[in-house]
Amino acid sequence: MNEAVVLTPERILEATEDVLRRFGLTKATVVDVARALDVSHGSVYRHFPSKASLRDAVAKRWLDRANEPLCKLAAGDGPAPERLEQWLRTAFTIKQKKVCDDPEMFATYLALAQGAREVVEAYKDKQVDLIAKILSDGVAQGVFEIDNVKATARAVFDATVRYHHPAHAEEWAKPECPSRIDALIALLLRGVRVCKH
Amino acid sequence: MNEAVVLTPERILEATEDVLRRFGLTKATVVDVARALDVSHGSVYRHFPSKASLRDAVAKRWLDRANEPLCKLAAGDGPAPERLEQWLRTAFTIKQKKVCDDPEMFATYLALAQGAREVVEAYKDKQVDLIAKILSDGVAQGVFEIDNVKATARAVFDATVRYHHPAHAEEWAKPECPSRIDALIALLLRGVRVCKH
DNA sequence: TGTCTGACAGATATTGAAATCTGTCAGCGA
DNA sequence: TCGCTGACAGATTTCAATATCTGTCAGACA
Repeated sequence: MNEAVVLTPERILEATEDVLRRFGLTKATVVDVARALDVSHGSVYRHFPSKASLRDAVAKRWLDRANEPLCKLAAGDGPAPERLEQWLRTAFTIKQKKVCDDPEMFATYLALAQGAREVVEAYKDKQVDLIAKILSDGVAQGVFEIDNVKATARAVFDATVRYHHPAHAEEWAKPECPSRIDALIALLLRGVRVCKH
Repeated sequence: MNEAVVLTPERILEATEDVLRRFGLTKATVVDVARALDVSHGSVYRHFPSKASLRDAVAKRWLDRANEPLCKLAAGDGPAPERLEQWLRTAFTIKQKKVCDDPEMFATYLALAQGAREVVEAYKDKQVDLIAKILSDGVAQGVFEIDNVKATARAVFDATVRYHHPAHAEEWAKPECPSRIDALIALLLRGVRVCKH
């Protein structure tokens, strides 16, 4: 093999995603991943101590990729209410798009995430931090009135669970969904805004 | 058999709940139910056209029983904000208690409900109606300011999904749960209240 | 006449033997 | 020396034969 491309965790993750896409979570084996990379499966264990850790790493990659646009939005500096609304709508849209575009792959990643509890927990905490960022910006701008920013960010996250938690994914395609999202966002915005007279 | 107790749907439902409690959903069969009632399984089909319809009926009974206290609360006539808070807390407590008291039975009913989509849909609509009742009471009392009561009731229901939808049941026992519920309820109440100065 | 029974056909679930997979490691080759 | 291989043991999954269940119905029984 002259093209002696070194076997890196990155390449293994790439190959694992491929294998998952082709075979699905239940059928994908470490042997398959090794075969895709043209190495023995023992080599894979040189970089990941177990199949579970490999799966966790794939889950993390996936979640991080999905989170990117939301980080950008939170880091922005427009008026907070618009930004919060935009952030929530983007969060919903990202998930919804994933489900619609490739339901099978989404199911795969969902099952994957179920096993990667710690990774998911960290991801959720990050989401809450992003919301908190926007909320505190709003307080600084004098448009939000919030006792406890951190707790309220968590409450906003909890309140929107229905539209970003995959357990509710099958409801996202329903026709009444958009108007329900509108009502929910309006309610939450009213809950954080300063009283205007 | 001198004690010729007639075979009624009610008795069959009773026996079915017993069988479910003893064997669990996966093991419970129509034959088991018939045996518990000391009749042939053919007789059961005289009252329920299929095993699925029998399961649906059990699910409906269960949901209706769970809903009773909430109906009473919604029908009350105290100040709406307190009543809304009480209603939400009761809704959470009922579910939480079921999970803690008998997780196995809860899992059984959960699986049961997954198959009884129509029944569950009707149950949810009823919940939203109860919330709407309290909200419109609040508007009448001049303490709530709401554009669209029905849509807002739906939004309140959606926002609290995390604490009444069984998909999130495993999170209900966490120690940070109560304070997160407090924050969520506070946020929602602020979202419907009239501005006070 | 109307309810219940019990045998039946097709569908579904169980089981255990065989195949495959995971994770380890001694040793090969560069 | 260091990364990789490939054979291995124990765990897990598959598969097909077997058993059980669902839903029907002709006829018993009251």
